[in-house]
Formats: sequence, structure tokens, C-alpha cells
Amino acid sequence: MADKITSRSQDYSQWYIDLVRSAKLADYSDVRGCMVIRPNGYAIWEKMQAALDRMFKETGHVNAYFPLFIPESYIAKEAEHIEGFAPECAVVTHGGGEELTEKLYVRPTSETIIWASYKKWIQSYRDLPILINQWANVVRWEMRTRLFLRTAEFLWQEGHTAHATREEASEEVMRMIGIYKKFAEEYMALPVIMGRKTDSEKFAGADETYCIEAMMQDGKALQAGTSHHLGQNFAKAFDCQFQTAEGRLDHVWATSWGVSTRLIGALIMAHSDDRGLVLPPKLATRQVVIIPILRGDRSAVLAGAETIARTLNQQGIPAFVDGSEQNSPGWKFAEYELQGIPLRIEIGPRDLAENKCIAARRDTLEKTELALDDTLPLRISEILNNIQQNLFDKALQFRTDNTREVSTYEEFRLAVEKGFVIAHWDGTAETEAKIKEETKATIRVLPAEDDYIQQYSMNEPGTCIFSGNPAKQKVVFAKAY
RNA sequence: CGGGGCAUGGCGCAGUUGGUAGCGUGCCUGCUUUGGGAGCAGGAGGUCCCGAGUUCGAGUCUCGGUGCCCCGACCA
Repeated sequence: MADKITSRSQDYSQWYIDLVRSAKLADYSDVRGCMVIRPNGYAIWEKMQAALDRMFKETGHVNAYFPLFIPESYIAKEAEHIEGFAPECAVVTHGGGEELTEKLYVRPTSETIIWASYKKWIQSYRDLPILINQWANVVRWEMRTRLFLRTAEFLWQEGHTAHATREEASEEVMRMIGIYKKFAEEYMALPVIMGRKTDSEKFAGADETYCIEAMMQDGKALQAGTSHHLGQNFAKAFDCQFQTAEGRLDHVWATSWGVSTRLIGALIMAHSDDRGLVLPPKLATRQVVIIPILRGDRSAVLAGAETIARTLNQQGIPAFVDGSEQNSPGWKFAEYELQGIPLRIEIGPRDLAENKCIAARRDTLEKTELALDDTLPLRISEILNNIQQNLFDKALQFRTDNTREVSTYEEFRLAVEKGFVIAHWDGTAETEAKIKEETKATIRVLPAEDDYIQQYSMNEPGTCIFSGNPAKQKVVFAKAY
């Protein structure tokens, strides 16, 4: 046995760390809070990027790149923004051996430097909308870090759009959070609740923040993506006005939205098990590993394996053969399970004689015999689709099983230790803060999707779980990452 | 920023009253193996985190420093 992973039941947090390291997704760096994303981890990010980037382009967005360094005076322009971000910023004070006349902030997010440009680019309503996305790294000097979930430097995409009206910006905010939900559910097989954040949880400088919130296997919530309505806050801070069709001057309306490499952490914590990573096929660079059992007529077995790989690759199913003789088949089984390859095919002399092979799926660990004929690629793609669907179904079932509606604060305190809690809230920040102080649970989301609202009758008025005051609606509470 | 832990071959660890460093795994070579992390034999590999001190002698004792991890408060 090589890298042994701590079991989830024994220590969930340690399980996560062991998994990330032994599946070679990421490694610690000697720089505090920073990580090295290894090829196995980066491959997942590349799959995510490809799918998201396509979805952004399909909705009219274009990519650009803005500088890593932001002048201090820019960051300082939006009061709430600097208050929120300044404490966690890295600041460059020297360059070329000289002290800089103005300090440069390493971007924690790019609103300010982008709006300094937008101010130059926008004069008329004819210049709007601007729909720009950038793929970049950002730095936030976090107190405490966790691989993928929270690191001092991370990779993300940030969309920054400029609009002529509040309504148009609102539509953009909802369109993008909708895309994130679609991506999470269709690609990551991760069910999410889409909705709004309370004021205390919203982005520094935003009027409104929408999010997608997911449940991890320990019942805790993870914010997987955000979309912000920035109102005219940044336009005002940067004096960015435009002339309307009617000839009036107005400040530009803004949105920003992002997802980060944190999604990789979400993916791991949602689906993986004590044997290692479990990857949804749509995010697996390598979907099928073929392991020849090299006994008897080795070259025939190896040729059989290669033929399967070639056939699958021709059908667009990424497959590869591990025919190395350095490791035993058993070793390879364990290794590729650790790495989360969705499907394994075993083929040996016995199979070859009977013109079949064994398929073992990563999610359920079930083994099936498959005939080696023209139907093989189809059967395999069916299994892969089935894995993708099964992961989503399982995660959704888990979320449902670990979501509880409560009507008393006593019930609340117990339930919130085990998952999501649906409860009435009086809408005040005071109540929210006290609940957080006493239970560590926060309001994760005010759901904004019909199915979820109906399922838990979120809009039904009632009595606040904490204060006993009238409450217009229920909200989702949970402990969060 | 508080509390705790760790620092010794690539990785994981042991190292007793101070005496010149060892185990597992991985790596290299060869042979035998191969349907759930194979076996045997041989081999390579270490500034013991850094600095100072005590001592004939420090991985070990003393003082100082650094780094990382974990748990909490803050955050995507």
C-alpha cells in the first residue's frame, strides 16, 4: 500500500487533504498558503475552463486581460470595496530596487482597474453593453488556507459588464448565475441552490450578490459561484458616465461574476470516496483506462487493449492503455481509482478467448462484462452517461436527505450540525449575526429558483426561528466552508 | 491574530542515560511474477530546518530564530 487515505468517517478534513495530495491534484508550496496545482488537478481546471468559456462566448462575452497590479488610489475609490478587501491584500512597495511613489496592490479582484478602463471606453449608450471576461489569478492574503478551497493565490475567471440600465444589468446578473448553475449541474454533477445573499454576505461594493450554493458530503455548504449587481457604485467611484439615447447623462450600470479553482474542491468533496477521487466523466480528461492482464500471450492481450483504446478514441471517448509491466494489475486498479478515472476496462487472455472485456465503473465500483464487438463504444458511452447522471442523482439525494425544515430554535441548533436547515428569518441583520455567533451557521442563500421555493414553500410567511418576530419567508442556513 | 503540532534519505516515521543515524515505502539492477496496491537478491540515496551556546563529543541538552501544517476568529 502506498498513499493511504484517511477515511471520511474518521476525519473528513484529513481525508480531503490526503486525497488531494495522493491523487496528485495539488501540492503545498514553500510559500505560506500557496499551492502548486499539479497536472491532474490542472487538467480538471482546463476542462472547466473550456466548458465555461464556451458558455460565456455563447452569451456574447469576450475575453480580455487587465493588469495584475492595481494602483492604491484605484482600490481606494469605492469605499465599501476597499474596506472589504484592503485587509487581505498583498501590496508591492518596491520595484527595480526603488521604492514606488504609489503602492501597487496585487489584485484581489479587478473591478477597480477595469472600471478605470471602462471610464475611457464609454461615452455613449452606443458603447454599451461591454461584456468582458478575464481568466486570471488573484491574491487574497487569507488567515487560514485549504488546498483549492481557500488559498492565498487562486485561479478564476471574472466577468465585468457595463450596461445602460439597471434592468439590463439585472438580467446579466441572473443570466450568469444561471450559467453557473447549469455548469455545476451538467458538468460537475453538482446540484446547487441558486439565490441571493443577505447584505452581510454580499460582495464588498455590490448592491446584490447572487450565488450558487452546494452541499458537501459532511453537510457543510460551499459557495461555488457568485454574480454581483454592482449598481452604479463603481461607475460613480470612477466617474463613468454615458450619454443616453435621450441625450441625458447617466452613470453606467455594472455587474461582475466569477468562479474559481475552488470548484475543484467542491467537486472532490461532493463525489469522492475513501478510495480517492471520483470524477464526473464530463470533467475527466481521460475517461477510460484499459488495463491489460499481461499473461499468456502478452502481445495478443496488449494488442487487444490497444484496439479497444483506438476504437474508443475514434468515437470521441478519451481512453488510454496502461500496459506497463512495472506495476501489477491490482496496483493499477487502485491507482486509477485514486485518480478518479470514471471507467476501467480489464482485458486478459480469458476475455480475449471469449471475445469480451470487463468494465468497472468508478462511482459504484460495479463490474460488467462487455462483448468485444461493434456495440462496445456505444455501451461504454452509455455507462459514462449513466455515471454522470448517477453522481448528480446521488448528490441531490444526499442534499435532500440532509436538508431539514425546523420551527424551533432548539431543533435548529441540532439540525444545523448535520446539514442544511430551512427556517423562517425575520429579515434583520441582528438576528442573522446572533445566530451565527451562537451556532456558527450562516444564511447561505435566499433561494431564487422556483422548484426549490416550491419544494420547501420558501415564501410562506411565519415566525422567525430566533426572534419570534413575523417572517416573510424561509431561508437556507448552514455551516459553510 | 490566538491555541496546538511538526521539522531526520523522494515520501511516511524511529532514534533510549549525549558516543558519529536506522526502519517502512518509493527509487535503481537482475530474476521470478501479474484477474484488487506481488516475491527474492543486490544497490544508490542524509547540510538530522537555521544560528549561537554547553560538552572531549549534540539528531538528542540550553537559548534564539525560521518555515510549514492542524484547530479557532475573518474570507471565494
